[in-house]
Amino acid sequence: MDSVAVENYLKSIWQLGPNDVATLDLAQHLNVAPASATKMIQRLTEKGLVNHIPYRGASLTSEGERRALSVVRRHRLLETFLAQTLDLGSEQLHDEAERLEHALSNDLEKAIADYLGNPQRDPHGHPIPGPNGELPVVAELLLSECPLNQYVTITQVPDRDAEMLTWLEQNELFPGKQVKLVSKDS
Amino acid sequence: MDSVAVENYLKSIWQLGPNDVATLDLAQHLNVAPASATKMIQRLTEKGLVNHIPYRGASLTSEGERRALSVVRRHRLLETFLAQTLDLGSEQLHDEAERLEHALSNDLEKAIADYLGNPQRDPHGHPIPGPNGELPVVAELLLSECPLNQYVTITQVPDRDAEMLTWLEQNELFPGKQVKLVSKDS
DNA sequence: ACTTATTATTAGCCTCCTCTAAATATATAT
DNA sequence: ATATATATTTAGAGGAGGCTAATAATAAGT
Repeated sequence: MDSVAVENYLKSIWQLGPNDVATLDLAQHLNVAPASATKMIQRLTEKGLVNHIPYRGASLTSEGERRALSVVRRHRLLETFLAQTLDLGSEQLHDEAERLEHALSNDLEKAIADYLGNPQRDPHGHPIPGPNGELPVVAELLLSECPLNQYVTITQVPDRDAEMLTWLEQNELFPGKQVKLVSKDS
Repeated sequence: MDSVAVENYLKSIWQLGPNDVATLDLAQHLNVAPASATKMIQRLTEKGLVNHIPYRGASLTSEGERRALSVVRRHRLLETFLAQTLDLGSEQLHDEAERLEHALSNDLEKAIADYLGNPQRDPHGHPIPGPNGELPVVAELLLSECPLNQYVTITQVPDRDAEMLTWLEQNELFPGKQVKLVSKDS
């Protein structure tokens, strides 16, 4: 089984991908020194989980992606499970899942998924990868790419920016909500 | 925060205590080489969590016990929580809690405890230490110390022996159950 | 094109936790 | 009481993952 560190690197590369991920970006994302990221990238390349072109960047191999998606699946299942049972804020939900995801066995993952009725999306609207890494490919647009004056359904919101999240919540911008964009600014 | 390894050593010393714990017993309990246990005992002594008399054995300091009980609390809360929400066997319950206990934040611990109504005992009948390590001291007897032909209430069952546990379950020997001992053998 | 700034990598070191093999204490048996 | 067996510790090494400082490669600016 992958170590906590390996799982976190794989997940970060997935999140920052699918293009080649710069060492510096990865290091900042994980709060480690760039040299540490370089070393781990080399270990992951050695293991066949990452493709690395020195001085260019790193990307996941298909096996690397499979394992990254397994972490993402556990994370999102946990968020959904905790949201359903306990009464926690979005931010805390995310933090707890971040820790617990690495300690979830296959069996418990399955038990939780079954309990939840094998959901397709977590409370943020993010798709939950299947047990073998299947991700539903649906037509989704960034808000900035949306046409004006047309109703669209929110499917996901960012879950890393606590401030933004609070703002969205206060303004009732949830996944599933239909909205019409009337104008844009930055 | 203590590492997973440190938490496991503290918990094992607590489980094998309160008398001085032999290095070999500790090593076997944790599935490590005796030399590894010796070294960790020295590290823990250094940190002030363990009292160690070389060639005699190790025991927890009061701070060491506090931390061990914190792990035990998380473990038993998790078992209770998982038992209440998911449908898992006793054995699996134990294994999952064993992994997750190290990844439980103070906040989530509190949220789970509140959700459960701050229970005093886990599904095995084991007492759950309070947030500051308080353990209810009640008069409890080992089965082998019980008087014959008198009704007693089962408060706990061992949770490490899967085979025994299955047998107890099949014979409806649960915590809370009243039984009368009619004879003893080994 | 040449200098400067930015990114990546290497080199070298550290801590934590593990191991095996060797040495030392303690306990047991005759 | 001495020999043997068992438990414990020390010595020495290794892997994983982190760091800083120094070097090398790429990108940017004039």
